[in-house]
Amino acid sequence: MADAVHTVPRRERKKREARRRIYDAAFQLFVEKGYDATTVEEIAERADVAKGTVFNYFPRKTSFLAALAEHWTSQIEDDLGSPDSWGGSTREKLTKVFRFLADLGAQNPELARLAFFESLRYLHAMVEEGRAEEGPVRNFRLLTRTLLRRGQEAGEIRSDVDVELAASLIESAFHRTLAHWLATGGSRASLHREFATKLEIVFSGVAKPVAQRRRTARGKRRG
Amino acid sequence: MADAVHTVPRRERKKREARRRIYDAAFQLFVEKGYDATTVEEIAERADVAKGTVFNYFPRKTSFLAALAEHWTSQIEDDLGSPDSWGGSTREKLTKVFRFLADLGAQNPELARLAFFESLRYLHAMVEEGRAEEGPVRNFRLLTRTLLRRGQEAGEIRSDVDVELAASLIESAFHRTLAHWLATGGSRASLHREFATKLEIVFSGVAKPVAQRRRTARGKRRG
DNA sequence: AGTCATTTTTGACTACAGTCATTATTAGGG
DNA sequence: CCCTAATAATGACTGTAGTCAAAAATGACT
Repeated sequence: MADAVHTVPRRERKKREARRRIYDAAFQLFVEKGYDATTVEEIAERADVAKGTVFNYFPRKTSFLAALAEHWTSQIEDDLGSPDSWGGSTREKLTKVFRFLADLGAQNPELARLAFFESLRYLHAMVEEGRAEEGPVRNFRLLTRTLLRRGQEAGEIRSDVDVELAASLIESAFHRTLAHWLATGGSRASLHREFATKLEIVFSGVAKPVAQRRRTARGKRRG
Repeated sequence: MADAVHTVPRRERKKREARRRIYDAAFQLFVEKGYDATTVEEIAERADVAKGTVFNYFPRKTSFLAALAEHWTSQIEDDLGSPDSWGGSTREKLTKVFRFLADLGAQNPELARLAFFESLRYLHAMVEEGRAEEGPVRNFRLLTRTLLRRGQEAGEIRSDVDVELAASLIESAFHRTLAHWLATGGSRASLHREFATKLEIVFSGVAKPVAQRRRTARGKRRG
């Protein structure tokens, strides 16, 4: 066969297949009986490999959650395309990203909750081994940062704001909103509304403009 | 002895002492050899109780971290007194709280990192058993919310902002800033600066005011 | 002091994540 | 086809968090 050259070599192929089988088995079980109640041996069993093999592919049980978070963030680009092609204001673009991820999470709250807490913990684990700032969290912040930078270039956003920090702020708001929603339950609409409100704050600030302050402090001027 | 009546009964006293001994033993060891490297048996050993007893007081190993976070947040009121007596603008008050907690955390970064991640996970764990929103996170947000409400009353903050959500936003910014700093290291000054900048964004917003937008879009006016 | 119900302590035991020395598979060169 | 080195799979084994039935301590009451 001519395409044997083009094809990924068998070893590589088998590895990918095995990884896939293990990943699928794991999430089937997580959905069926929950993350904690699922043992690594069961995962191995269903994927038809030995326990040790599971650990060859996913060195910790939590690696499954990290993989899920990674998968989700990679979906943003795959499904939504390049941000440049989206159109709309910066705020609308940020909302779009949020909704996309939020809806992914809402599909399986338990896993989403775990994956989100895990992606946070991730930051922490990464540090321990010296390679901070890897993984899904970074990808997401990169996107946020890019959107803000574009907004600055378009003159929608003050040029003196530190894009890095603004991105971090928005990202943490996103995270917290989703975490809170996943924890307490509620309608999807309320989730969207909550994030929209926070975004409104980030854009407009909570401080009363000076003109209005005078009005409040001294009484109305000019109506 | 007359004060036997006033005194806490022996059983209660012994319980508190035991809890204290265990708590102290645990943190001595955490500081000496790190959280993960410390086993519950060692804690029991040093506190001179059996392993089971440790679990009577701290049902999970992570409960120690939750207790630490709780201890820290309770210190805010103890050391700083009632917020009403502080003086200064709302922004200054928020900065004060942040610095206080940040400095506590900076004293032992490893524990702080763990405790913060734990206090997040806390929210999650609480949900599982039906009693969401307990613990240190709630206390902290309560304080933030109170400060913002006062700011609204004083006319420093727009009356149309949702205090609950603004508090959540600030709190998540606080958390993330500290987590990031604990993870990457850096000077205390950089930590303070980073949070100050985020607070500035929350107060003033990132959006370019309409007046300035015109200036940018059409060329400078007056200079 | 003696009885007894209640609370607390205890450590043997279980369950499970994660390790690692051993065994099996694969690819490539002769 | 055989030999060898590199790579991957395996499952017995280890360490530790967390459980729980039994034992000990406590204090209220007689």
